[in-house]
Amino acid sequence: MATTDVLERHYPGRRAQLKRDILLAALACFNEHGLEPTTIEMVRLRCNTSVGNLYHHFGNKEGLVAALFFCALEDQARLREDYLARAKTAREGVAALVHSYVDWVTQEPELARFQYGARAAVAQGPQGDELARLNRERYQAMLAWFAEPGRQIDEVRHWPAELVPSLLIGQAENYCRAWLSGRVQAEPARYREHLAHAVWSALTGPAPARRLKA
Amino acid sequence: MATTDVLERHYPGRRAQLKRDILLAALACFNEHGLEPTTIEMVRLRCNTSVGNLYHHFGNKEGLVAALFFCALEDQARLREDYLARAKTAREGVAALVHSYVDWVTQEPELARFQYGARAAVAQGPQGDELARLNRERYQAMLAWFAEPGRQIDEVRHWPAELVPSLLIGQAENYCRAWLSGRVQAEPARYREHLAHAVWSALTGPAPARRLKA
Amino acid sequence: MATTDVLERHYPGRRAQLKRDILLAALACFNEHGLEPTTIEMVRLRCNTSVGNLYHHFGNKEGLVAALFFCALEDQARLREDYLARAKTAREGVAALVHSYVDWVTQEPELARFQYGARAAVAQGPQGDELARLNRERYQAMLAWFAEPGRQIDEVRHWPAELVPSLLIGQAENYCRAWLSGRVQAEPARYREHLAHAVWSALTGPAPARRLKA
Amino acid sequence: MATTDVLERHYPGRRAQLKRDILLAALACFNEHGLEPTTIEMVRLRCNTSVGNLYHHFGNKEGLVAALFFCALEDQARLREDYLARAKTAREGVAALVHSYVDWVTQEPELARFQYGARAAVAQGPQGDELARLNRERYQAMLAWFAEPGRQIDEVRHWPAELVPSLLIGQAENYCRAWLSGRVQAEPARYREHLAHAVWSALTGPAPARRLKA
DNA sequence: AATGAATGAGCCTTCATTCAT
DNA sequence: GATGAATGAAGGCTCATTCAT
Repeated sequence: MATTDVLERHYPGRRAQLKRDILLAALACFNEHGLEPTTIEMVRLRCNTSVGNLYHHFGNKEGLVAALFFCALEDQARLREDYLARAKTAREGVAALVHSYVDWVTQEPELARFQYGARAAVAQGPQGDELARLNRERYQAMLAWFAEPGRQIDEVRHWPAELVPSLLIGQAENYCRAWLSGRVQAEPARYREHLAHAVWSALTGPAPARRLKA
Repeated sequence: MATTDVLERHYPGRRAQLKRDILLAALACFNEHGLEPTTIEMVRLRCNTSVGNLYHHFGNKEGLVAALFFCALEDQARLREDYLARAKTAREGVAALVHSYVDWVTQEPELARFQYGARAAVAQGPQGDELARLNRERYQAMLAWFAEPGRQIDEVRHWPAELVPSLLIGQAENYCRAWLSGRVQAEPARYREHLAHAVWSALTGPAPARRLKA
Repeated sequence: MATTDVLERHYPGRRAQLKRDILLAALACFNEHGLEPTTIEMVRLRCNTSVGNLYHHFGNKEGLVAALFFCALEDQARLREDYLARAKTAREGVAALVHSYVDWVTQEPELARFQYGARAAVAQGPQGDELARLNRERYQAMLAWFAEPGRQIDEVRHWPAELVPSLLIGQAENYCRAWLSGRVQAEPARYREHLAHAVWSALTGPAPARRLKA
Repeated sequence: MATTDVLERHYPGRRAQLKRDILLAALACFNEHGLEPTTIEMVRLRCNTSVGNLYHHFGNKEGLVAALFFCALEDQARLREDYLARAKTAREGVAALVHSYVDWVTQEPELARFQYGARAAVAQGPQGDELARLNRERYQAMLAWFAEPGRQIDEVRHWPAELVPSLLIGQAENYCRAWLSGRVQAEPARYREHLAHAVWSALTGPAPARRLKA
């Protein structure tokens, strides 16, 4: 399972093997039963360790959730930055965002599923501010990328700023959620071109007959 | 609060006042604390009734969730059907879908928030099949609407069938979620035209240079 | 057991029978094992009820301790007030204090033992302020009693105010503790006259050769 | 802090520095949180050592408590013996007992507070017999001191034997407890003369009108 | 219909203690 | 001697649900 690699990147070394085992077990439990219904006992059984050890390493159940969540968040960001680094024009930038999104979910369906389910919990928990900060910083970095000269951003029509992220990622996210919950069959990555194309059309389509206000 | 009206439509009459009070209290609790963390005791306190009464009317906690969920689902469907009934062309149909979605969420933010949080729980519970059936039926009805002659559906390019719902509603949904969680300020309805326009552009944009496979 | 009466005075009626049973069981456990080592399970077993019911009636373990403690405190105060109401002179007042103290401990050894052990816990818990207030009020009432005209309080020499309670009750308390822990055999009430006499001598004894400062 | 000296007297030398550090940390924890609520982890943190080390030196938590308790007991006895060695008459002997008690508590408030709280635990633990033996021996030694010829013990009226210790030390103890729990301000030593005088009056006061029985 | 006392399985968490390194 | 990861029994408490009144 590729999740192993993600965890090894965040908790490297032989000493951390147990930490990784615990996280892997927790991930499976959270996805199978849901966040709240998962008990420490379930996780413990799955990775053959003791309750005390689990608490020794992660403090409490919330700590386990947070550790997994930030692993996923980092990994997702890493792929996005990779893709964006290779893009040149605005269009390629948009495609990088869409492609990295669907590719990551396709590569890491377990982490992705967990992330959708855990976001609300983490946002309210003690790490909520940390999460908000990361999101803000990364969004700024993305805006900065598109603001660089020579990226032909002028092809894109003007949209209300707070609407833009939804236009960019909404369709891909919706399809990914549908895939993860089994409502559709094809892997998100299968439609990466369609989705990127649709977004570009949405962003650059002809001006509406009546000007849109706001 | 508009939610009162929605509930009155599903549980009409003076005899059902208590049922409506309970549902209103439950909705508030679920949204404030989450589904699992909400206890029967919290709901009971909020509507000043007894535990026994609560069970008398809704069977159990799951029953409370399901009752609220189907209320929301029905109301959302009602608005969509209203809007669709007034549309004539495919373009107007697409707009009807997008507009009804954002308008409903704007009108019923509490129900919408609840619906996002409860969907997974209901889908797995004993009413899961009922929910799947409703979704299927309504999706078929929508397809049938677009298949009617004279809708000029040929303006829309061909897309993989399982991708279409995501293209239609993904952006609106993403913005609605962002609004409900406070990440953006403007009401979804404010951007109803932008979103409908974006979707239409996405669906009808120029063919890609290289043909998209699948 | 006389403790039954004390509890019935504070939780009267047939409906409260269970409450009284629980408190009786808790008292026995706390005295046998100590406050901390006593588990809810021990109490539960001893009074044949369920954990839930225990929490239903007393909120938590601390609530159980507080309920017992204030029962004891009230009962002790009641006896003191009775005795004091019958006293006329200062000397009789002092005897009333000493006698009520040793008589109550002799009548209610279980409650007394518990009270010695639980005072610190209650004083720090959420009911600490309530306890401090009660103590203050009762001390003021006692001072007021001795300040009434015609009590011949002038027979008593002047002592530093904060020392007085210790002079009055210290010897009796020490003997009571010794009795409750089995270090002495005779019931405190057996020495009620000795103790009252000793205290009166202490308070009124001849002035020291060198004047005491402060 | 003077407690350092007490510990150095019982665990002398540079090799025992760690032992003393641990005991000092434990004392602080026990007094701040109570015996049971104090965890090994708290003590460990406070003296910057490892769990293993703590167990290496004291065996277990109970061992830590006992070590501290007997330190305190010894030190208190040492002072009492010093004072008694300098006394000549029965009156001076009584004063020596009272003075040594209040002076020690005033010098070592932390150890005294701990001693009050830990006595019950030690008495029940495996060192309970040892404690009972020490108490008995010291009580006999004290009686022997007063039985020495030329001490004019005949000034003291006859009291029931088991009442005597309470008469001697009760008032001082009560004041010391009040001071340690913050209910009074002045240091016990401040009232050493008052307390000794009161005890002497109590012991030697005029015979009661009606003879006291028993 | 309405009430709320009673139930008890099960959860999260703590913590004294052990032991391999 | 020193370290701290690992253990697991046990505790306080919650909460959905039932049922006699």
